[in-house]
Amino acid sequence: MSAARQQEVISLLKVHSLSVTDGRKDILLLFLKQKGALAHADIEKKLGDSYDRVTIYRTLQAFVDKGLIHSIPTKDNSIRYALCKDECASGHHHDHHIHFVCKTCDNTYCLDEVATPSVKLPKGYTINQVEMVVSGVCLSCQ
Amino acid sequence: MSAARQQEVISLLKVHSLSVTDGRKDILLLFLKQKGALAHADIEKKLGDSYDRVTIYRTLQAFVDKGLIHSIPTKDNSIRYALCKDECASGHHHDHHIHFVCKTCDNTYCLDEVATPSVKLPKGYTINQVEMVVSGVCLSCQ
DNA sequence: ACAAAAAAGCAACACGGTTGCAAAACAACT
DNA sequence: AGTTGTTTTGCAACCGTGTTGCTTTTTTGT
Repeated sequence: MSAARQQEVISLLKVHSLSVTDGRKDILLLFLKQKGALAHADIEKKLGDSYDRVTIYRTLQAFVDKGLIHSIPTKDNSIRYALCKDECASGHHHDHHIHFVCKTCDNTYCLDEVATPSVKLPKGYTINQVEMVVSGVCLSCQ
Repeated sequence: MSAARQQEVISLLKVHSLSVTDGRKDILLLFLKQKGALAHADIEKKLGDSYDRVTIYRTLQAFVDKGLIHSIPTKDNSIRYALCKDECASGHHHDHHIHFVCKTCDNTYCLDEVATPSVKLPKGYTINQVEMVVSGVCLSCQ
């Protein structure tokens, strides 16, 4: 890992008031290197057994709490995470973008350019949050 | 259960080419009585221990396969199911409606009246399916 | 360099869901 | 109705995902 990269990771952690540990650096680095979303299992696989399962879970939880990554709902039941854009404050996520799941490569991408369309509900419903997941075939798999 | 209801349940099963058993009748009845979606756990709770866990899983799977119910993605990871409208053919679901999760009562509803808005993706993406889950406060919880 | 605070590792557990197999129930046909 | 072949059930065991409690190790901040 280049020294610049190293610095980037460390400062990202500090900005989000997370203490800097080896595990957190490695995991954050994975997210920076990867365009798509990552599930716990992906991380465990990529890191080998450098870290305990539980450490990875807790790291992901900490990242979510501090607004560094956000979770993405999936059909299969495992939680996937992706990096937040800068606007996500600590404990206050607002990802108004669409998530795209490729049926071929099974990767999940955040389509930051595409805003979730507004939706009109019948009278009496209060909208709090809208999640939109589109599945199909991604750019690289066409 | 009224005789009419009984007949309705049996014919629904037969129409979807499912053999008629006590478990299937009871579980289907739950869906007919309930407006919201049901998770495996809900069904297990409502039926007591009349049926084995596995039977319930397999029944739900059979219902999904035959186009009687559809699954709904949730944030917490457990799968919820709701009755399909008539248009759902066997093994060929097309639920173009929005799902609404109430933060207060934690129920999930299919808003059949509300179509999922169309979404425009960047060039190169093929859209296959769109899932939209809105969370907030429902009619009865206002 | 040190004390206080936070994170890592470990073991054990909870939950949701699946699989293989034998026993029971169902469907269909005479 | 009785018989037979097929489907479903129940049971036990298993797997994957995620959590909790506790002790040891690492970070942090002075």
